[in-house]
Amino acid sequence: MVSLKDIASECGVSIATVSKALNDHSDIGAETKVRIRKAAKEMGYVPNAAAKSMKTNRTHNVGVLFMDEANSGLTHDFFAGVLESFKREVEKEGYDITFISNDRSKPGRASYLEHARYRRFDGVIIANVHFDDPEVVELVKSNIPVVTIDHIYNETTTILSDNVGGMSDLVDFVVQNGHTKIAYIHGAESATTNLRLVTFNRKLEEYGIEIPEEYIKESPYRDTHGAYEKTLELLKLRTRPTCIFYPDDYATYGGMRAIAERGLRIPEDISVVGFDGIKVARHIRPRLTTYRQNTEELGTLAAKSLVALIEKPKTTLIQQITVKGWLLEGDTLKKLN
Amino acid sequence: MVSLKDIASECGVSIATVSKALNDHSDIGAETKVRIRKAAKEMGYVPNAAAKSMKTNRTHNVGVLFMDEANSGLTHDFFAGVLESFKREVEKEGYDITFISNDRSKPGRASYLEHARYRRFDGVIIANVHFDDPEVVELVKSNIPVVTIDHIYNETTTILSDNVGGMSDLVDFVVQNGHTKIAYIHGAESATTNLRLVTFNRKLEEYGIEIPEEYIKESPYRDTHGAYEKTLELLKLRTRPTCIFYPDDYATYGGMRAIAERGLRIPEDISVVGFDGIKVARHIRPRLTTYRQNTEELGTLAAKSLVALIEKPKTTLIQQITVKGWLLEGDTLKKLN
DNA sequence: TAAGTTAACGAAAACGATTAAGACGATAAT
DNA sequence: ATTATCGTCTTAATCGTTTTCGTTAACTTA
Repeated sequence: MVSLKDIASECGVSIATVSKALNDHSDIGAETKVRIRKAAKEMGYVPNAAAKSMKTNRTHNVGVLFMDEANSGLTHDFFAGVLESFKREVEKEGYDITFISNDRSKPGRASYLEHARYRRFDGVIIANVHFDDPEVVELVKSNIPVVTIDHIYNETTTILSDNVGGMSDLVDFVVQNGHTKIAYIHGAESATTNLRLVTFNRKLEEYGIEIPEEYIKESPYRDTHGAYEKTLELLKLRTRPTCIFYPDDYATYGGMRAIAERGLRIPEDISVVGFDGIKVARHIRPRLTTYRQNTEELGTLAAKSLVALIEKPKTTLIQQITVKGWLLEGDTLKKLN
Repeated sequence: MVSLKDIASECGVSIATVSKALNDHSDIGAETKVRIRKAAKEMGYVPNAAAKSMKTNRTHNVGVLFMDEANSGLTHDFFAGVLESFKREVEKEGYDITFISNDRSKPGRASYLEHARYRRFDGVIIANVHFDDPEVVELVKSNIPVVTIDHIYNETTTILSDNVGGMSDLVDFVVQNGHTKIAYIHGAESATTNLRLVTFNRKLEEYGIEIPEEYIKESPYRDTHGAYEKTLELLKLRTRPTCIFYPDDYATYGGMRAIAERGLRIPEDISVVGFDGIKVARHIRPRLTTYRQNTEELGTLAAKSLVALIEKPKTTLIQQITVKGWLLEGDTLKKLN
């Protein structure tokens, strides 16, 4: 690999001159600059990120920490959407992204923070992890700039999907369509789940609609089988709900299968409502009635926030930003009134 | 950040001794080792990957190059599946992965190869790109160890999904169910497309089944709208096909919409066949009849091959490995006989 | 006792870059 | 004529490691 030294001896100047010529410093003569740059190009010079980072203390590399309970990794629709737009935005700003490995199995492995320090990431984005995992907390509390997705810590910038608004819109829509017997199969305990569940309860209370205990069930996110099972339980009740909310679109399909197997039609006999707005759901009939989370905006804002935290920490606020999504009116909700 | 130097002065030994102690060299006294290691742990020492890589010429970081025509990025099911298992496997071997940015817009941007050299990747995995893009070719022809997914170059290790076997199995299955009027909406020109298309034609020729010109159409991968349009064209033909093959599962849903809008039922009036085996398709009714590509195995093998190429180039063969998938019998194919 | 071994550690160079400080002519100001 | 100013370029230190040779003292061996 050709280095500054090679170019220097080729051009008969010092290494410093080459460095400054390539970085367009002002104290190098104009024609010397073009001579050096020409030589650099011809010799196929590519700077060495490692060497550069040692001097500058900046790697232009950010770490990505992600892991969901189902371990679906990159095949997780919501996260893949966020990460894709995040990636595009940071790349525009000249950063690369590297995953912080989340293989917790090995005994002597590095912690998340150690891994981040080892690679000297300029910043880190965290999503979908167990946010109260001590290792995650350790990372968040470190001096590395951090942006989290969908979870609020005290001293960390967070980009939040509008779970409250989303659930609120869904409930409004469903109630306005005349439903009162509404069940909710919610995801496992997490900040996001709580926001949605509390909002669900609050809204219905505001509407003066009483939801019986047995209409509220829990099933993990993205678990079609769990949703299937819970749906069967709901269908067995003496007073069947007219509409079922699910943790996410993926799980909804599990529920829909249970409904179909019971010989019921959607939405004629029972309505279903998802959450996420996964792409494929737009193309499948019946189209899901769901709340589309704005993954593009979430990722883009996370990227912009993180870069700001890295590059101008003095003038950048730690803040919580909420990103609105939108209600998708599909074909799975029946109008009862 | 605490460095070897800090530990050295803390322990009253030289930097060299600390380095060797931590790397378990044999010429350091046993109790000196424990003393140094204890101090390192207490002081929160984390090695600096950049400094290490400068001396060793190894970064333990591999590059990922990926881009599909639709620019779906990480939300591309097939690629996300491959990458997820690839990531897991290389992490086991102590490597991290970093994306080679594919933003082709900027004028002064680095080429793929320049980016890879800049980061000094130990190896690179390439998938879903335009394989005849000069920049991709340049990267492949460099001295960096490369593994490609689903595309054969002369001197490069490749992991191939069994497109031939998959298409072959699908045709067998469809023909054995009594279909003879079979249409194929194939994806855009690519090595993968050619393999499938040639196999489609060859198999039907072997069966002595004549496929009229107008049964073969082209529509991009993962393009539901294109598939929708082409399907409408097929449905307008005087002799309608009894079964339509699609480029992939995603596109299939676009076609299914066209069919439904024409008032036709699947599979009673017309059968459809996908390709990919995306996860969600297992949970949606009707279940797609499709060929499930083994993305887990593809990613794992790609990782193992790449690590072997990096770590023991002398004893590792350049080879093409084909990974079998399996036929998923869904509910979208009608038995005609 | 003299010479050879061995175990344990250190000095220093090197990887490839950045940058503060200095050097050296040439020109402008006093 | 002397000093100041300026434009260009070099010297040298430094970032945090690894690794090749020494070096030193203790211990064997003849």
